[in-house]
Amino acid sequence: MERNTKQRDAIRQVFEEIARPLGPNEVLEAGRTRHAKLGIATVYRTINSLVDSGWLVPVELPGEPPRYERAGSEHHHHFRCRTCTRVFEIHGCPGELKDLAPAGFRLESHEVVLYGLCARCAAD
Amino acid sequence: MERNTKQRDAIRQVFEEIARPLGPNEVLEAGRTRHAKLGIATVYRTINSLVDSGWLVPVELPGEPPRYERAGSEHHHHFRCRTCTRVFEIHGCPGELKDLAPAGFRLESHEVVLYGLCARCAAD
DNA sequence: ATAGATGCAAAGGGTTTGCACTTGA
DNA sequence: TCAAGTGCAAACCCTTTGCATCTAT
Repeated sequence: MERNTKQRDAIRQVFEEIARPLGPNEVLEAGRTRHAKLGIATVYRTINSLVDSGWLVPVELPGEPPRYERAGSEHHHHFRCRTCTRVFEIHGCPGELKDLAPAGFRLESHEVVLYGLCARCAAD
Repeated sequence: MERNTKQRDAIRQVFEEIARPLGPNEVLEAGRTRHAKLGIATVYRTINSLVDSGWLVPVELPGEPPRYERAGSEHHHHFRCRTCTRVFEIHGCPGELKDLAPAGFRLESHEVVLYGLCARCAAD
């Protein structure tokens, strides 16, 4: 990320304006409204360098390719809408997970993913 | 799954004897101790048909290819050892997740994944 | 001017599929 | 016997990489 190119500006803008985890293809499509010649390889390369620099963090959900979101929010989890497949950040955390680990196991971290309908899809 | 072949017997035995979620490659290696000529395509085909028939269920963890485990256990979650990468079934469930979904969202299901060290790796 | 960035197309890794051969019933 | 099942290799999909070209500085 040494130079400021139009492609990188477009990609950063996408993440700033669409405040939820995005996959490479979503970034490509949204980015093309800002810079029509954006290519998928540049999207991947830019996402990877934004992750390396700490500006993005990967959001991995079970059974799906990674999405990415802006770094900086505190510990949180995600909600995936099974209708529109969009993913949203949720706040709060169940806590109290230590009891679930078997005896002798050392618990270090956890993931929680909620599934259902987002407000828009639930409104139908 | 209409015929009983040596390959399918070997694969079913692997799942019956190793009681934790297994990926296709683990199944291939363990299966070859029972039937040396087992091929990876057969492992994939057999796993898929065992899933279709309800004998196996996929276990998807964030950022990893699917593993499979025998169907039939009640609602549960998984623990992944970050040292040996093996995955274990855990019992219990945090419950009380409804409050985490944003207003207007409809919660239908959830996943919880714990990470840390299994008993064997924690014993070092 | 020139090293970094881009776009295309080819290469990679894991999974699936086409096809000729093998095998269970 | 003979259709279902297998193994191999090619095809696939998504992601990464090589290379010639372009561009920010």
